[in-house]
Amino acid sequence: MKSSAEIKTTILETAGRLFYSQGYNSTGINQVIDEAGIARASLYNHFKSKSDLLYAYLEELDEKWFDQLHVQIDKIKDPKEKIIGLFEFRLKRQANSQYAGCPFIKVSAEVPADDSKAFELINKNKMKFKQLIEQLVQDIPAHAQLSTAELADTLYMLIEGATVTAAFQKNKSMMTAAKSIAAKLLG
Amino acid sequence: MKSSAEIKTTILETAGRLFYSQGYNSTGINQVIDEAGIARASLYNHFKSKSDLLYAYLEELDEKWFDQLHVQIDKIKDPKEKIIGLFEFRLKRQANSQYAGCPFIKVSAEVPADDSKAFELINKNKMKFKQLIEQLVQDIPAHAQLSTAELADTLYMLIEGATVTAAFQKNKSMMTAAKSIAAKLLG
DNA sequence: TTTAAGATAGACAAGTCTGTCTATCTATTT
DNA sequence: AAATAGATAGACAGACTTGTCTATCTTAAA
Repeated sequence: MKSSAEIKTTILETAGRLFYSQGYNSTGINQVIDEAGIARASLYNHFKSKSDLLYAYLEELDEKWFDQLHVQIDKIKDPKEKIIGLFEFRLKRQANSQYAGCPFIKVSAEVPADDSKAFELINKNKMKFKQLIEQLVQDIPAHAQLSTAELADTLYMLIEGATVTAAFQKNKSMMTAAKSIAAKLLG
Repeated sequence: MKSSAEIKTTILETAGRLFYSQGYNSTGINQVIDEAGIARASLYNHFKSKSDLLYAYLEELDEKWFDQLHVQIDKIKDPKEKIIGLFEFRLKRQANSQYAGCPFIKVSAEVPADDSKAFELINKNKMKFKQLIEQLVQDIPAHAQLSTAELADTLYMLIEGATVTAAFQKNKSMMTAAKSIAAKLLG
């Protein structure tokens, strides 16, 4: 028998993998139980509903996501290169997932309009990412046409726009275009 | 009794409204039948499966979408203002749908990864939109940092990035920011 | 006027969904 | 050693899913 903590981890890993690759609505509790190899009651002991499992997934993903991002960019010193590293991080994630798209955006498109908790968690992740961009842009010298805040907004939207596009084009072309545009905007 | 053509129109209207507001996976054939007020066999007479109904919805939406866009921007003469009109078109659509997001992106996030037909239809719509931007940018005089193609890409990603963000923020702030950035980039 | 297409209502199959419940077993804590 | 927490398997309810089928009715064309 596995321990309580191990079970919770296994459930979250399995559910996260399935939610991302198949979609939240297309993934049934039964499949999570089967693939996690745990008992039905164990899942409902740790999570009171499927929605609760979704929220836990989003929270856990937020942590993991930034952890992995920092592993990639913390070693970079040059501020401009650090920002370019954000694009490379997304490029890497896309290739690894075979262009499954951003997991947060996917959930955003799937949950009903009144699931404010889901939208809050998604917004929290995205605004944290935007704030990181804003911080990094502070260290960049004056820009021709755009204010610092506008440059940060532009970089954020380049990344998000390229990510959704990659999700249906199933290739990296838009993100590499975004990256080279960013390099030019950063001067 | 309604005519065959009327029925098909009613089905598409009803399915489209429900697919967009509730999501494709969360909308059952039974609900479409009930709300359209038609017989079950009539639906399966016009569309051989739920997937087929989705494809017809995407094709019809593509037409309607560009029709509405052209109603808004064809009267504008100034090339820069025409491009700003694209942002205003999206702003209007978002407000009208209470920030339900882009219907194409929503489907892109919901369908299984092997539904290449859906991804093709979505890509067709988005690339047509991007090509329109590219045409409009041709008429804009030289830009400081970016090439014509890069400016078009940037505008496209600003709009798409702002749209997905609006879908979870449920407000227009990101799209208005994108619009004023676009105005600056256009000089 | 006969024929044929396509509308109608509704039963049905075979499966899925979420969440609850019982009953039993095991491991840890008191 | 007894008690408790939490694991297990699996039945179950009740609703929902897509797609097919029968049987009847209405309209339009031949």
